[in-house]
This record gives sequence, structure tokens and C-alpha cells, in this order.
Amino acid sequence: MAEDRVTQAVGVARELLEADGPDAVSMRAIAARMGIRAPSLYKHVPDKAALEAHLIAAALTELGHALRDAGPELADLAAAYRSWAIGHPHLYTLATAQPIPRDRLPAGVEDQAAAPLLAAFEGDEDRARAAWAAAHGLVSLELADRFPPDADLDAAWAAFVAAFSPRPERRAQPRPGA
Amino acid sequence: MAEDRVTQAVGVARELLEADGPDAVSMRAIAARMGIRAPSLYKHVPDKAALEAHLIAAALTELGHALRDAGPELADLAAAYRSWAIGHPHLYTLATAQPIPRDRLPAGVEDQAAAPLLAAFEGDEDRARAAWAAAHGLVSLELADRFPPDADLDAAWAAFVAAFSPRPERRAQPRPGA
DNA sequence: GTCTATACCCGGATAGAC
DNA sequence: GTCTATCCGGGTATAGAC
Repeated sequence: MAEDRVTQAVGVARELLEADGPDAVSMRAIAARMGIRAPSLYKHVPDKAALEAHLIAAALTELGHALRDAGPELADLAAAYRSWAIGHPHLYTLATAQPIPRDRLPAGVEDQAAAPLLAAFEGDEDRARAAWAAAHGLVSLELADRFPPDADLDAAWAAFVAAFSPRPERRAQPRPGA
Repeated sequence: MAEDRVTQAVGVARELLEADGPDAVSMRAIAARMGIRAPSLYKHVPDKAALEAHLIAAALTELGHALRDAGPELADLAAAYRSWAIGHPHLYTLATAQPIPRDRLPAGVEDQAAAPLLAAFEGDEDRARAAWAAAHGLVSLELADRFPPDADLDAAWAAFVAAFSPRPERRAQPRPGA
């Protein structure tokens, strides 16, 4: 039952992050919760960035699972996306507000997270990316408390879903160059 | 020609922010560029947040002007939005990634920035907000270097504009409860 | 309105003993 | 694999002299 020290450190880092935000995640604080001193952490992990990479991987994996378990419709995916992000604000921000360390991440994590949305757009990467950005924008502005106090966020999400829902008459037209 | 010290401090803070990012904006650094010491700044400004409020107000005002000077079509507004944000990445982030200090901002700044987009949607706040979020999402993911290296961002922007362009057959239907 | 000196925090990371 | 001691850096802000 002896838990691996790295796993333990990642778990503690996550607790600190989710509870009190990024500034609460220091090597000293992590170590303290493990009952050791900060320098000892460096026997298990090369640097702080390595711990953050673990957190980012966990975030992408869990968000991907949340989407995978949601219904196939855009409305379902949007609801799942919003729900996971709002439920894990600091983890979500960590995973989206900075370049991801692709070399320190397990292979496929990024694609696996993106798959459900890509499928909903039948492989159209451009539309899927625009929809992802829209969902991300809605979430991040909500998390940053940047909407006016009286804004109806549910209605904004509905407008987003409506905008990206299929348009029969347009899709019937062959795209030039396609 | 004696420039007001506050104005000067704001200008210097902006230079530091735009050149080297948020971590480069310290009271010490601002003062140094003004040829004084950090403590002297506090004779002119109550605290650092006051300087940041000035920067946020400037960002919103300029972004609003960029949108106002663009064409009325969503495609024009989107291009202007993206262009201004990419041209002032740190300023843009400062103004969007945190709650805005509304009490320290001149009245109307926020509304004035939002007006062009709201007009493009003929006053439909929900759709305007969703479109704003989409543009913000595209910009912030681009600034954070969060798209895959091979992503076609121009195409993603085009997909966003297409999604939010008017749909005659839907708009002809009366909305229930409207 | 500027200065020096300082108080009070915080952080990541390393050296070397055990 | 843990420790203590320490190095390096940073920051906002105040007190009190001039």
C-alpha cells in the first residue's frame, strides 16, 4: 500500500491547486503536506514543471472522459464541457492558459480529449476548433468573472450551440475546392 | 511639457508589459525607468492595482475603437478583434483574464467596447455574448499557443464567422416567449 | 516629492551531512 | 531519501529623514 512518492506529490499538488489556486502550489507546501521538506521532493521529481505536467495530463484525460461519456449532440458536449471546467476551475485554467508541455505528456492525451468534439463535427477540424474555442471562451470568461453581472450565461451557451448546429441548406451546397 | 507623474507611470508600465509581459511590471521597474525609486511612486498612486486599472481602461478603449473603425460585418469585426489582440497580447490578457475593477474604471468603457458587436447582432445580447466568447476563445488559445502546431487558424476563424452569420429560415420563426 | 532603510512576505533550487 | 543550511531571486509597501 506504500504509495509512490511521485503519485503522492501529484495528488497533494492537485489538492492545493483545486482548493486554493495556483499560488498555493509551492514545492514547500507540497512537501509540508507530505510530511517532508521541500528539498527532499527533488529526489523524486526533477522540478516543479514535472508536477505540473502530471496535473495537465490528468486534466485533459478527465475532461476527455467527461466528453466521451456525454451524449453525441453538441448540446450534450457543451454541457459536459462547461460542467467539468466549472467544477475544476484551477485545473482547467492550468491546462488551457499556457502552452502544453507536449514532450512531458503521455502520447495521445491531447487527441483523446479532442476526439468527441471532432466526431460531433464529422471530422471537420476547422469547425470543431472554432466550436472548441467558443466553449473555451465561454468557460474562461465565466471563470474569470468577466461577464457583466446581469448576463444570462445559459442563454449565451444556447446561442453558441444553435450557431454551430447543422444548417441543412448550406451543407447541401458543395464547397468550392472540396 | 512636464508630464503628469501618474500618466508617465502608466506609460512606463505599459511599455514594460507589452515588451516583457506581466512579470516585468513591478513597482521597482516602473520607478527605475522614471529615474526614481519605488517608494516614491506611492506619492502619486495608491497601489499597483491603480496602475493596472489604467492599463485595463486603455486596453478596452483601444479595442473598442478598433472595432468601431472596422466594417459592420461580423467578418470585419472578427478580423479587427483578432488583429488588435494579437498586436497587444499582454494588454489583451490583462483586460480579459481577470475580473475587471469596474469601480476604478471610467464609466461606459465596457459598454463602449461591446457596442459594435452588439450592433452587429442587432441588439441580441445572447448571440453577441456567444460570439464575443468565441472570438475571445480563438484569440486566447492562439496567444497561449494552445492550438496544435498544424492548426489552420484562419480557417477556424472563418468557421466561427460562418457559424454566427444570419440564418434566414431560423430568424423568420418567432421565438416562443419573445 | 524624493530618498534610504527596512519590514514583511514569497518563490525555486542546490550543497553536503547523515 | 531525508535533513539543515543556504543561495539566489523576487515582490508590495511603510517609516521617517531631508
